[in-house]
Amino acid sequence: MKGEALPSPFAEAVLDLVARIPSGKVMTYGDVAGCLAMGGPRAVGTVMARYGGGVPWHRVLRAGGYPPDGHEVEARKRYRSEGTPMRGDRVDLDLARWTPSQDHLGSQE
DNA sequence: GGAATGACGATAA
DNA sequence: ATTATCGCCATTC
Repeated sequence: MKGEALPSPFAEAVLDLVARIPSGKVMTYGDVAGCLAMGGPRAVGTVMARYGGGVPWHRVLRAGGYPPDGHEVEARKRYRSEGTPMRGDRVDLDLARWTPSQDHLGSQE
């Protein structure tokens, strides 16, 4: 049975979404909240800080393309490893931003 | 039930 | 560019 700690529904939704972000792609806190159509960037960050340890947290960054505070060094190594499109010290959101809907789409539109 | 918190976002100076 | 302030929202005390 499930004896796991059961986080709030909102936390589950956030973790579930972040867990399926493909390698080399990223989402901002605001995008996650918008995609879930609930909460806000602040609430998403709160969840990530509490339960983000089980998901690719480095694929969630701030609006400007900067990784979460205090984890910049750790995240940067992963971006380089996953080939995340970067623009200097920050991730290029124009190329790396991802949304679940485009997952099955081609690169055309 | 209410106040405080936090891996945010945008704007002002 | 950097620092400060306000608004937003779910979780926690």
